[in-house]
Amino acid sequence: MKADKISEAVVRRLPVYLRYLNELHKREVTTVSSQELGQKLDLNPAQIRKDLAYFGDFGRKGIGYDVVYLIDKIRHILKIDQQINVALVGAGNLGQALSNYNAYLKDNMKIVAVFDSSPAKIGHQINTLTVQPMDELRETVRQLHIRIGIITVPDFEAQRVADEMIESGIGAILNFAPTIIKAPPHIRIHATDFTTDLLSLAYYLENGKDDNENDDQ
Amino acid sequence: MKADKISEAVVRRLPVYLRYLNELHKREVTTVSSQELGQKLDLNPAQIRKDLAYFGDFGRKGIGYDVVYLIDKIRHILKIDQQINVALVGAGNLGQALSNYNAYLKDNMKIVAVFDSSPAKIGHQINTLTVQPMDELRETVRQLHIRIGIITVPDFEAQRVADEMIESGIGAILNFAPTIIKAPPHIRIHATDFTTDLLSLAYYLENGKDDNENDDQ
DNA sequence: TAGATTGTTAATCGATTAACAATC
DNA sequence: TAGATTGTTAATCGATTAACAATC
Repeated sequence: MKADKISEAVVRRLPVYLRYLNELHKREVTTVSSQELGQKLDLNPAQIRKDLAYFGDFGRKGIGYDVVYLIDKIRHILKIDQQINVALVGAGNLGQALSNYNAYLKDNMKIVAVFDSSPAKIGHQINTLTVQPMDELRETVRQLHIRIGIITVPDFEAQRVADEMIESGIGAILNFAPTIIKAPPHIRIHATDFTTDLLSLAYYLENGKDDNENDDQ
Repeated sequence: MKADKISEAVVRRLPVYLRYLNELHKREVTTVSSQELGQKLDLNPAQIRKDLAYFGDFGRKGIGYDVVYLIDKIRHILKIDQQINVALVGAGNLGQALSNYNAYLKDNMKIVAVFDSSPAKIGHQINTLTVQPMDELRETVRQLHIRIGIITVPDFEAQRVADEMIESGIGAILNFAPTIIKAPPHIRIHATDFTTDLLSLAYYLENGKDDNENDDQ
């Protein structure tokens, strides 16, 4: 296939494929079919084939996909065949927790700097990193070629931090604060909100004991 | 409108509406239009009206929506007009960070118990909660009427923990481990995966310096 | 050759957006 | 009455799934 603009849904599945492919590789499996991938990842095999076909002909008819080859291809598509440096702003509990994921992010992504605006936090050590003051953001982003920012500050600070990140030249932001961040269209923003996730789960609970509803199941 | 089955996309927007409505209420705003909501939340006003109309006629033509009334309605729809108790399994950094969100979850959702399988963690204090051993899960779920579980254990333990939660009578799970959890269809599982979010962001970076691609923009 | 599995087209399904009559 | 805004239908858009020829 090739070309066409790729939908966000497709892009978000690529890391999921990659994760399972890495696991297969570790288990020394060399080949995998869309059928098996689909079963393991709860996805339709046709969808997986279509997703991959957007980027090239990676499989072999009658055989399936070569695990190592596909890993390489997906890493290239995601642009993680080069190291991508990440800055995290907000050295609270969540920020500290995420810093520990560096080990998981072995795929050439790395949190290389942590910032906070609170004097109480500055200078503290988080793993191998020292919490830096916000006014060093710009210079550090430049020096370390940081391209992605993670926001783990309280909601009322999130927009300001995003603005500073963008000012500093960061190209994409992962926002954990429960607020909608506005940014120019060339800056990519993904939001992930724990409270929203949790509240929406409640909707699907079957009705509790003290209950006399019967509208939606 | 009423009836029809409600799509997941709609349900996931309800907590977003609720969050902003709460903010409006705090600012003593009494009425809001779908237009203003849409602008603030980066959503299409028609979509907002349609979302809400699935559940009833909450607005007034020519006027908009009454903030307090709509808050009440959404809380009822999400079933958080009763308190919903939550258990968290995995008292690592992420688990501890999430426990601190109790303050944010004022909408009648509360993490009321924390578990871990590691003897080193059991007995530790996290805010007001004491980390309990896994074999107390079942009994605690029953006693405290816990209905939602949060999984913050390493990936290789996630499926087992989910199974135990389901065994214990938990009806919905929020999974932070980077693995696909299998469960019977009546158990709702939402996944939220930091590494997947971050890797997919890289795709959208404009091409870096050392680069000679020009296929996708 | 027979069996398996891809890449791709066509069919289906679902979600978003536009438009507008109803009405406050 | 004039202006604003809902609720809802119809139009559009996009994503998923089924089906199958191509081929390893």
